[in-house]
Amino acid sequence: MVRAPSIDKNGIKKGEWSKEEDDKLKAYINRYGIWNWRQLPKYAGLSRCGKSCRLRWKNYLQPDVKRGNFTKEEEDIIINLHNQLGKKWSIFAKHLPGRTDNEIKNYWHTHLKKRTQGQNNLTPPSNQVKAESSCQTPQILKEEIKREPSQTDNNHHQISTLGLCQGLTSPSVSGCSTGLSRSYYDAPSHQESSGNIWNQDLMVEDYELAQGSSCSDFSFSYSDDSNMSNLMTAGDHTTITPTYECFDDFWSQLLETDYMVSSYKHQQPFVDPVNIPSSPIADEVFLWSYDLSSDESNR
DNA sequence: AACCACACCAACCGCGGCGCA
DNA sequence: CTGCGCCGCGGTTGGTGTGGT
Repeated sequence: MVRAPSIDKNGIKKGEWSKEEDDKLKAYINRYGIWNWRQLPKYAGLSRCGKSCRLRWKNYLQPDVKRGNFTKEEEDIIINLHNQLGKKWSIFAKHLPGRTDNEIKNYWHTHLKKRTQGQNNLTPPSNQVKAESSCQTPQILKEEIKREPSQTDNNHHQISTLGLCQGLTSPSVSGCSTGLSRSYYDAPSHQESSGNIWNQDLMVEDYELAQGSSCSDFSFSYSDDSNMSNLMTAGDHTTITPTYECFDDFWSQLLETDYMVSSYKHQQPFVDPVNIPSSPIADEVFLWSYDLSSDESNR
């Protein structure tokens, strides 16, 4: 029920995601977090655009995505919010834990639209009509937007990848979700963070979370060997070999901080090498969407 | 069994907003 | 102020499933 896989002129794959691609994406995000959607597929060994990866993760692979039929309560919430806000699917999703905006949108178009259309013909929701006709933002929407999940909104439960990463020490600040893309520069300091993932062994769970295939039958090859080779020579203390034929070779090795640093060096002018910290930068790069309440409960 | 029309939904696309230099 | 890069949102597409004839 999905688009057939195809490859565009730039070599970017489109269409249906294979299980292997899912595994790679999940394993990569589990290990490194989301630091830049555009760069991520390259380092995860995926021939996909960042947008596609983001969408796949958000709508399908994210651990707390709820599948299955909508409950009556969920339907009511959607209908009520739609009456109040119009087509603000992303806001709806915040009110329906585990549901994605895309899923809600699809459900609306396939199930609820007709149902509510019949009702609306009788009694159109006054505030929606007003908002749509005047192109003004309803007050409730303004308030909703005001409370948008700013990265410092400690009460907002961000979608958390923390659960994937049992061995890690929690960051000391509230979570960043979408802001991760600019994390290298914007990264808050995590002085209290003691875990340095770049020097940790890959946990078995990291791979198991990617589900299914064992390491032995997982074929992993880096997407851009030349790029990788340059990357290898850019770092001062890189210990990684330039080719990766097996999942184990890439994901399970000890990761040296310099690997990431050198990757940044390679990504000029993404980062000014002069400003690259000599100490491990894992904490800055490895920002998680983070649910403070779960953190509190863990303390 | 074969065909058709519609339903469903994952994925794509374009645009706007935001942050940074 | 402006341009650029990136992300998220909402609209749309297109392939598959399913039920009816």
